[in-house]
Amino acid sequence: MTEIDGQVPERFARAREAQSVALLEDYVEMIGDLISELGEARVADIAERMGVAQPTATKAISRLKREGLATARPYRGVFLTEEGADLADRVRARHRTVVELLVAVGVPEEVAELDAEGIEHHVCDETLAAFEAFLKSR
Amino acid sequence: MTEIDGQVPERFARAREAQSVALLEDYVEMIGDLISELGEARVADIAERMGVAQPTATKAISRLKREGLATARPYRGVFLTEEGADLADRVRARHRTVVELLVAVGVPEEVAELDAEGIEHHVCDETLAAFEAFLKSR
DNA sequence: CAAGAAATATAGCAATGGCTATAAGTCGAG
DNA sequence: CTCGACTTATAGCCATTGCTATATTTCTTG
Ligand SMILES: [Mn+2]
Ligand SMILES: [Mn+2]
Ligand SMILES: [Mn+2]
Ligand SMILES: [Mn+2]
Repeated sequence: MTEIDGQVPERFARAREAQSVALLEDYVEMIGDLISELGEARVADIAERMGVAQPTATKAISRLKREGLATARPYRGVFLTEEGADLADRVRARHRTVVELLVAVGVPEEVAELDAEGIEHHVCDETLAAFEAFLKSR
Repeated sequence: MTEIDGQVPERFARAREAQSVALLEDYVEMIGDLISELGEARVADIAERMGVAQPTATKAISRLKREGLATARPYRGVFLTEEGADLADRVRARHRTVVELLVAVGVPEEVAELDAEGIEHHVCDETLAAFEAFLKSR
């Protein structure tokens, strides 16, 4: 009990915090992808790729704007701020590393891709560094 | 685009589903722990260990009851159904495996414990099996 | 260039998971 | 046995993230 009080609640709090950021991370990464692929990110495309209804995407974009990660011209497109673009790049790189790590320990490619979508948001910088070191040293 | 449409939305939907189950998993695992350690699981202890306010724990317990994972005698304790106890056991084992896997690839013990709390919920059976195989074959 | 079609925004609902404040039940000390 | 302290339940608030229905804007086409 002595070692539990404080540590376990802290652990759960960290997981909750990671979760609240996860949605932002997935949206900025995907908006970045759309801009790269199509030259712009339209709400309809964002919603389709996220697998949600269009108003749900619009609402998420509002949060991105509020948090300084994106801007939008009504009835036009969505754009990433510098901060948003930086985050997108980091998230994309982390996603790849997580998939590679999973594959490296024997997870089938397609399964790794599925699980990584959730796992990635809970991989802290230190863990990410360990993953990269492990991948290099094989 | 051809390979993206359908696959990516599916991936995000899976991560969302995993997330909606995560809270249930953490509660049943922890209630099982409390019953083992203290002989009973009281709302106050559950709330303290989860790091949330007591009414938040009470509300979560309502959901556990609704989903058939727990029962409760008002003003007494919380108990796991057979289904809840089974889930708790599986979740506890998976948690340990995830921590071990992280440590095995070079993540420091304490960091592994922190990240595992979130990661575990996104590790599917197939990935878990791969983790176990990797750990055995070292 | 005017409809009509398509895209986007807005309104409003529900469930979830936080919180504080307070009511109600339990239990132990005197 | 009762009363005060502790525990638990309940009420009611807020934010988030889904949804459908509908209004509004933009775009395209005849
Ligand atoms: Mn993701
Ligand atoms: Mn991702
Ligand atoms: Mn967990
Ligand atoms: Mn756990």
